Amino acid sequence: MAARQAAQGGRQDELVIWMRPEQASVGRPAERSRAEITAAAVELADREGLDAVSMRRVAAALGTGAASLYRYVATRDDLLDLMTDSTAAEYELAAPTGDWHADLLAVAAQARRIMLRHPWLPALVVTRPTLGPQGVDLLEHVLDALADHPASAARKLEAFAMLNAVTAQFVQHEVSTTDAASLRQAVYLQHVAAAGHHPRIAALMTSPGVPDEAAPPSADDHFRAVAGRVLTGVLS
Amino acid sequence: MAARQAAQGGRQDELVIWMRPEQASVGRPAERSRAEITAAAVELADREGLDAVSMRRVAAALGTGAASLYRYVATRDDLLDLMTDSTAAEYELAAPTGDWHADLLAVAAQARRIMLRHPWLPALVVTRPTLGPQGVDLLEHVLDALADHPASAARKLEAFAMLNAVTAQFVQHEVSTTDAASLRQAVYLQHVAAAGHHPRIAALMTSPGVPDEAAPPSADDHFRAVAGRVLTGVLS
DNA sequence: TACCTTTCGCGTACAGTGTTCGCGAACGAC
DNA sequence: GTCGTTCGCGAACACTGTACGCGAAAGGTA
Repeated sequence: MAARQAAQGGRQDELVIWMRPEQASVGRPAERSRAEITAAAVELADREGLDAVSMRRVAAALGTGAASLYRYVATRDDLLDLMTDSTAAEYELAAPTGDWHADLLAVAAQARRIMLRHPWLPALVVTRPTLGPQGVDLLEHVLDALADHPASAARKLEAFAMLNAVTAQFVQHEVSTTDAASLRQAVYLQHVAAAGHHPRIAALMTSPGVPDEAAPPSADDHFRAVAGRVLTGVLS
Repeated sequence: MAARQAAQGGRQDELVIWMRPEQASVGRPAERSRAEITAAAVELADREGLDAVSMRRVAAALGTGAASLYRYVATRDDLLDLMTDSTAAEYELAAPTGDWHADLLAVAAQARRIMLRHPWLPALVVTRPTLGPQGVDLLEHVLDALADHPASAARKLEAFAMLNAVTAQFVQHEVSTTDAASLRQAVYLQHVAAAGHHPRIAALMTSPGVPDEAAPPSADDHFRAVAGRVLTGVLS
């Protein structure tokens, strides 16, 4: 009973958060849960953006102190991972139909909707792709839909990753077309076009907005078209 | 001469940084330049990662104080935009050959190399896609290579964006396969596979690493294959 | 009931961050 | 030399993520 670890009980920091027990079975019971904290963080991010998700503000939203959160989460990045995975629970996964292309397109369409609900998601998905319990369920579903597809396992994983990347990029572009930074960017492009060099870009600016047809497609249709093309490209 | 703006001389913050004059023509001449500051920031990011790029540390690398940087840059985000655009100067753009597919693939291959040189680039490209003077040159080159392609202008822009997104994601995955977070993730996936549910994922883990052939392709060949597939997908 | 053990809540503190203010110094033009 | 203007930058402010350590609270056991 002499050589003991510190009070924290030998916390295994080198394990992903979903492998660390949520709380101990002995001692004083916890007043909160990871799910509760995650929900508060998600709501805060939905309302005020990812930068607003600071430990202090999340704690305040729960009516507690910042240091308390560290009983549930080792670091802020852990909390971000929890947020990402929690959104994967919003998928409604029906059984595969046998048409893998349609099934994956349905998944992608849901991904887009979820990302539109949580505009902070694309940045997280792209910069720290993490698979938690819910994300793993999603991946299993995708692999299930691709069960009869002749591609290699690596190729299927690649398709999953690329579809995610493309969806995230698409949504980010879709969401940011009206914010201040994008307007500044547009002004600059006009400036470049007017300067005379870059004739191709100049031609771009004078052409109509989305001139595929007389009637521009809805954003949903447009996304389905893009995702479908990427899909057929990656999965021969 | 009564109603005048503040001392800063009516700085137009609502303009993108490349439209703001670098320095005034009257008064004391500046001791540094945006290019110098950007180079220091890039070098710092290459060496210690994007989080190390703080105003204080960049200033210290230049032997000056943090507040001085604000004479050249309105905000840290401006500096990040400058860094992004500065990497676009590393492309070596040859004249289009007439084979648009090969030309775009060459651009993508260079993009990958540049991102490998600057591991912080993918995150920036994806989360704050910005076109500065160098980025505009690159876009012009891409549009030039696609001049004879029958797709609409919007479709070509989309191809450019998707190629960038896919390249960034690919490089990020390529770079992060050995870092601590990825190892944790792998351990968790093993855990999930061992738990019994998720049989498809379990099958994934037991299959060989990249089993397309007996000899796994080089990373460069692999990337060319992926980018090529996405390209043919997006540009019919 | 009285301990004893273990965990929980969280005030406080520390090192760092982006950014603003305002002043002295330095320069070009006249 | 003097004026107008800009530059460099120390100091300060409002934050941030996180570590420490203490008091309180809840079992389990005697």
